[in-house]
Amino acid sequence: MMAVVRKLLSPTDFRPIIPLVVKNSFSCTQFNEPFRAKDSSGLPTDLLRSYFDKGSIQEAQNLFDKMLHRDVITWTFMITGYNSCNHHNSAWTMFTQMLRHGVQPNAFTVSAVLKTCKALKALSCGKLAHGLAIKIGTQGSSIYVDNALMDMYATCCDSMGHARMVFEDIITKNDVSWTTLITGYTHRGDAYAGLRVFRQMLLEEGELSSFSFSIAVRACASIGSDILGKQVHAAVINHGFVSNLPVMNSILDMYCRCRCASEAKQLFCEMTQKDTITWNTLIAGFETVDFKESLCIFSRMMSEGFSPNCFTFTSVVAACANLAVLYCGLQLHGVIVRRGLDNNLEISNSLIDMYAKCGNIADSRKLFSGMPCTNLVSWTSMMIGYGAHGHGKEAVELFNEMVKSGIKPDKIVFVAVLSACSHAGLVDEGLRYFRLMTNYYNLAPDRDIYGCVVDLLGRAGRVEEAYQLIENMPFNPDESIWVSLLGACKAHKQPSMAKLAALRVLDMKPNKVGTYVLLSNIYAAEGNWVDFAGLRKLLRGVSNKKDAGRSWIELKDQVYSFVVGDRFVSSNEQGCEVLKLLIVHMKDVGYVPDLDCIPCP
DNA sequence: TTAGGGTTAG
Repeated sequence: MMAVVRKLLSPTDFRPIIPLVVKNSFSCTQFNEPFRAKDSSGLPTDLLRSYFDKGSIQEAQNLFDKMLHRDVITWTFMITGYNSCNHHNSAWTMFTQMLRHGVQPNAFTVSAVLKTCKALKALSCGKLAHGLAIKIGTQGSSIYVDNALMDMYATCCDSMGHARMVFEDIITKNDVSWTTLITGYTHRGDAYAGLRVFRQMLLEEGELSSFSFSIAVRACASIGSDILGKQVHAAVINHGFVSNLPVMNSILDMYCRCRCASEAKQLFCEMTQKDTITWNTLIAGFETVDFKESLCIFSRMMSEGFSPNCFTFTSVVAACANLAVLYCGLQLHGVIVRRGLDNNLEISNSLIDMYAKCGNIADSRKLFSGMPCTNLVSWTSMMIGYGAHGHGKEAVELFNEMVKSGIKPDKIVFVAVLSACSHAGLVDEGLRYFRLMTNYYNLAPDRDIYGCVVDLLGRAGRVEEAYQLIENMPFNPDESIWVSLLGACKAHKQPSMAKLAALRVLDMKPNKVGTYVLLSNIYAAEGNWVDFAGLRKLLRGVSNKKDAGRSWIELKDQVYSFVVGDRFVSSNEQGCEVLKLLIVHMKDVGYVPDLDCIPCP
């Protein structure tokens, strides 16, 4: 049999796929004598496990190196241990060494090494392990191997075909088999297929577990379907899983992602058991719909004695960014530093965004420059900050620096750099990046990218080019693209194109008051009083009035929000003074009010 | 000695 295995797994099979890291130079301070591990039920394997549990990988390797007799259990322990510490390259190395030492793997080994392949997303290695499983007769006889195989194929393949085939061949499926298949579909973005499998599982009275309910709820959340989510929630209640905290946390998350705020709050109040994840889920959920509420929940979390973690801080810092409350953000930054979380990558990224959105771009840059390590999100956040502050040149420089540092750009970073170019009038630079994206990085521009380029051309007055781009783009333009063109036509006084864009906007959003006003002004300017009157008549019938533009000022620990003619201005002395200063400053720098969109009395 | 699930950033 071993000859067959060796033939199947020749050394050349391993060489190019995964780098082999052989550790053979460890010093062993704890043990002076080599260990004899003829049977592996005793001390050495227990010690191996405890070392890996503690994360003392080197000690585990030292101990293993000292063992004179290593059997399949010992080798498998090492593979499993390396997997548990996320040292998957080392786990694979152990596996190859094991085969070279002539040790025959068993079902435990195969399922462990399949987990390694899954983590490394190494399909070729996984196929080798599959071949081995067939040769030694573990596929079809070990449910652990079958399930691990399915999981490996679901993770590493472009489609679910192989995973599905393994699943269909399993005669007695258990709860893990079902969950693995549902997870496979859901994690690759095919939540409906995952839910179909979940339904099939219920119909066939498959073994139920909290895992399968959690992933089914996740599938509903990923497609934003609270209708399906409520059905799964009902099934959770019917099958008695309401006392399972991970399941309830996932239901809470589903309601938040489906924007069912009242259902989320009700469930949260009804939950008798809560952990940090429960609070974090609610805080992150409200962070996208009600920033202020998100901060209030955070405050409650603290007062009820729960300790916030990096997930919590990332969400509340984002809430401060969206509220533009610098004072609050600064306080949080202080807490983050005091708790020693200031080197956390995700928190740092959210702080960069917060400082930029609160108007303090210098502190964003200071924080970014001081980060011990950065990722694509860090660079993108900084570029978006620069773009929003009108520093297009800095954003472009940062993009080039990022590429030099070896980070590969994605679509979002191109949105950031194109938007920065657009606001800074760097048209040719922006177009160069548009070409770079498609020609060099092979990234297909999506609707957002086209929107940026339309904006880039339009702001620079190249309205006809912008229109041609809209006409030739491979998507149906949405309302925002026509609004962008309309803004450009208005700024560069292109009435005929503006008329076309305005009519397109009204086709899609018939209640946009601003568009009616703008279009009627164009008619007035060309003396077309018939259409002007008709439009004004239509405007009176538009029920959905435009929301008044809202501004806010942060004074001490309070945020004052106000609209035109609001009583805030006259009732708040300090606020009034700030506004007076602002008006003087605006006039000093030459601001002339644009009254084009003010309706005639 | 083995397999599957829940919360973060642009």
